[in-house]
Amino acid sequence: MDLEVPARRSDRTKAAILAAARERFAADGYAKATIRAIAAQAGIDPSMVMRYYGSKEKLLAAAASFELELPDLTAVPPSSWGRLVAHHLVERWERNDTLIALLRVATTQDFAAERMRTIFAGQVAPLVAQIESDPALASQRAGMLSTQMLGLALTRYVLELPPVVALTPDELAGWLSPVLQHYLTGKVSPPAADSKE
Amino acid sequence: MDLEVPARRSDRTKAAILAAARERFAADGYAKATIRAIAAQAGIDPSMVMRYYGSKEKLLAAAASFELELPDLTAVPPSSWGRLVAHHLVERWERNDTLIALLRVATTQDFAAERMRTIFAGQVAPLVAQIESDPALASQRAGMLSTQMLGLALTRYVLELPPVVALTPDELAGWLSPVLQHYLTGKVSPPAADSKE
DNA sequence: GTCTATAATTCGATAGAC
DNA sequence: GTCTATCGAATTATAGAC
Repeated sequence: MDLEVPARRSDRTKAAILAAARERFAADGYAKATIRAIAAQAGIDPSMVMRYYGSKEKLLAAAASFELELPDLTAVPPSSWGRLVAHHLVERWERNDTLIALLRVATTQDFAAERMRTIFAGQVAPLVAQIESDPALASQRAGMLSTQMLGLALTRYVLELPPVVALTPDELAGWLSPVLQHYLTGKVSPPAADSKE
Repeated sequence: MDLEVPARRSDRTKAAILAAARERFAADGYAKATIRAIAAQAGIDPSMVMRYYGSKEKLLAAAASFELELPDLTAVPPSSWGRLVAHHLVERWERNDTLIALLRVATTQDFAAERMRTIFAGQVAPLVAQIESDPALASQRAGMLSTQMLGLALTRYVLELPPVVALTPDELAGWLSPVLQHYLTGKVSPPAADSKE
């Protein structure tokens, strides 16, 4: 009947476009990553990008689908939660073009920032929900975890601050573990009950 | 002799341009914050921006000069260093258009990222140098401090993650104090001496 | 000092030949 | 499926009138 696999050629072209888009968005941000530049890197014609993805915004949406893939905390004792998440981040995020692309674009394009909010709400909140029953406190834990996780990605992979780039993965995990442990299980300090300042 | 104050009118115009530039860069990033939009917000003609600042890049350089103004740690006991820096950040950074503008632009423009690296190297490193004599360890402390400081600014003011935006300044300071204390004075954990994994 | 007009590019997107 | 040609819009920056 000849119902064979559809258009292997175009599938390869589409994959090449996606890979090139991730690299250009990650390196240049949204405005400077032109369709022409993405097509050139993929070795195809710019019109192919429009044909397969319709618009630049839809291309980004297809290229920047990102899963944090956070670990299961219920499998290990509470005392090692911070270290588990820290090692996971350092290993999973190291030079991840999809994350960097989404982060860079999210600082200037509202729809990408919205996607980032959705990703963190949908993936960090469930992680915390595994171990924190109080909803208000769970929200705070998830928020503070996000500040440290994204602060690491920003300074190490986007801004490339020299002291942050210089850290080895093991050193990073060593510094992060107690901090993430604090955000996951620590109690918030009382707001300094000084009467004057 | 009539050597009076020079051109008060143009000084006011220049200041209005700078304020408008900070707002537009902070809200839209570099590419979308056009000279036309900045001039419109300042209530003047776009050509005035070019006349006074020469180019868009020079305008950003003039608008995004930022001082972290970190506190003096030698004035208080070591046990309160974390809390001192945390409260300083929360108070000094809240809705600071200059910081947000520089952060947003730095993710896409190399010269702005370079300025960010210079600012943190020139202002965070001296803070740590007050209290840490080992240069290698001081660099690590400064790097980790930067990840948390900029991670807060990114998630609260740029990406506006709901759980981070919802935190009150006092709650923020409560969570951050022990973390900053750890980065300033804590010892790095040994790298989990498991032989396997 | 201020504004109009426009030069010189560059981009996303489209139409249509092959 | 692929590519050429180009449209229409937007931008920075400049030249020059008033």
